[in-house]
Amino acid sequence: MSETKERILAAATRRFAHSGFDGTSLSHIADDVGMRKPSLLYHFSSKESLREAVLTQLLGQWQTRLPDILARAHSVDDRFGALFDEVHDFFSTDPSRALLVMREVVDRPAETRTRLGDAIRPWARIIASSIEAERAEGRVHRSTDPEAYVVQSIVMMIGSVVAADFSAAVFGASAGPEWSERQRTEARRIARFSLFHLPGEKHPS
Amino acid sequence: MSETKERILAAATRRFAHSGFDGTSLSHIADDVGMRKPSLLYHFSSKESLREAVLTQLLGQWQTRLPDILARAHSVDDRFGALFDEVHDFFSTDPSRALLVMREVVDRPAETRTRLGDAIRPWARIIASSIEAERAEGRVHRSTDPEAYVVQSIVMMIGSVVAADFSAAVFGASAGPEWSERQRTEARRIARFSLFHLPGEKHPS
DNA sequence: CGAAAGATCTAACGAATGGTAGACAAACAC
DNA sequence: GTGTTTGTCTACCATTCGTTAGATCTTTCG
Repeated sequence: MSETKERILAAATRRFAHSGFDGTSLSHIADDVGMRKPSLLYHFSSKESLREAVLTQLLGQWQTRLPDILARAHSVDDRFGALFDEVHDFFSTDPSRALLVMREVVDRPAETRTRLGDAIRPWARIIASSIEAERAEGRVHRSTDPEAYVVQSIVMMIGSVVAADFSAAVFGASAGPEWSERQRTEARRIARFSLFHLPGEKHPS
Repeated sequence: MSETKERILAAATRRFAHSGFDGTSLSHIADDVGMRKPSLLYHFSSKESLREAVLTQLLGQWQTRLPDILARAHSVDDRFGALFDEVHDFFSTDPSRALLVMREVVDRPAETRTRLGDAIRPWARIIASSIEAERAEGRVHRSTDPEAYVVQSIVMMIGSVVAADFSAAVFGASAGPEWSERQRTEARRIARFSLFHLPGEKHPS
């Protein structure tokens, strides 16, 4: 892909994530890149094809990164922690990704269901059946619904990115990175405690 | 408020939630109500004032319903369950509410932070300090961050509504109400298990 | 050099948008 | 009955949007 196309794609991603597809005009994107509207349409034949390209790139990053993550960790506990942190990092290092996913889900439910569904299904199944195995062996709470749990974890990871600033407004005075970290830590804790039996966590004396 | 204004407000709420503010034109709303654009602008002076009215009505419903919910339950465990179910019901019985909140948060972060923040702060503080008290007495996990937990719970309740159809696409064949219920139950379980010490939940034999 | 291909530009088009002006009708007030 | 308020309408305006046409500049390549 030419460097110009990449810069257009980056600008479009930022704009779509920040202002939404309908709230972004091609002129805005063109301005960001430093060119005029028709020049942009030389590289992407239509606004809709730009959306397609943005989404394809996002899912592509996802698809190439996840096998690495799943392969890296080995022990059950480490795999859980590593998985959570890496997925969370994927969204938090570039919040545009989280915003884009959220927007696509609410803006075009039907198309996104199949598109995102296909991208996530393979490894979502792996994780869910892995949890199911742990559940059968008693290391995971009996009442866990592994599939629903996986989906809910995704919701938390994406949501916590968006909710960080918001929680600062509700509880804190300043909005610094402190809250982002607190929100991430708590999400991680919730995901862990609600899944595993944790014999070490007893009543404090 | 006149019946006509209410019908306009209802149509606008549905449209804004479903297609977004930028993706909705005044003509669409007018068509839904069965009138022409200028007639609509007779009741609401501008599109922006319509957004305001929609948001005000949503927060108003919230504000009148929550005191009831908080007052209804008494025991700690019942209060938790009742609170979760009622808040979840608030969003799931009319998914437009969940979508609207999500959209406002991502579309206008700055304005929404203060607006939603002010609406939620009072009872969010109450619940957080209530959790903090339970934590001090050892009925809640030591490592819990009550404030972050409250925010994360809101994320889960809103997110699970939107994610129900989506989880059906990932795991299931059909998209019926079954998944909506599974997602809700699991969200409730996650919220509960990650918060309380649950002595009854031990390894199955 | 000179032709071809690649990339950007200006100009404009048709459609849609939010909003306004003003006519018109029904209900109400006195 | 007459004037006023309330509500809806048609017609229109200015602007913005996505997109196209075609001229112009740049780079590649023989």
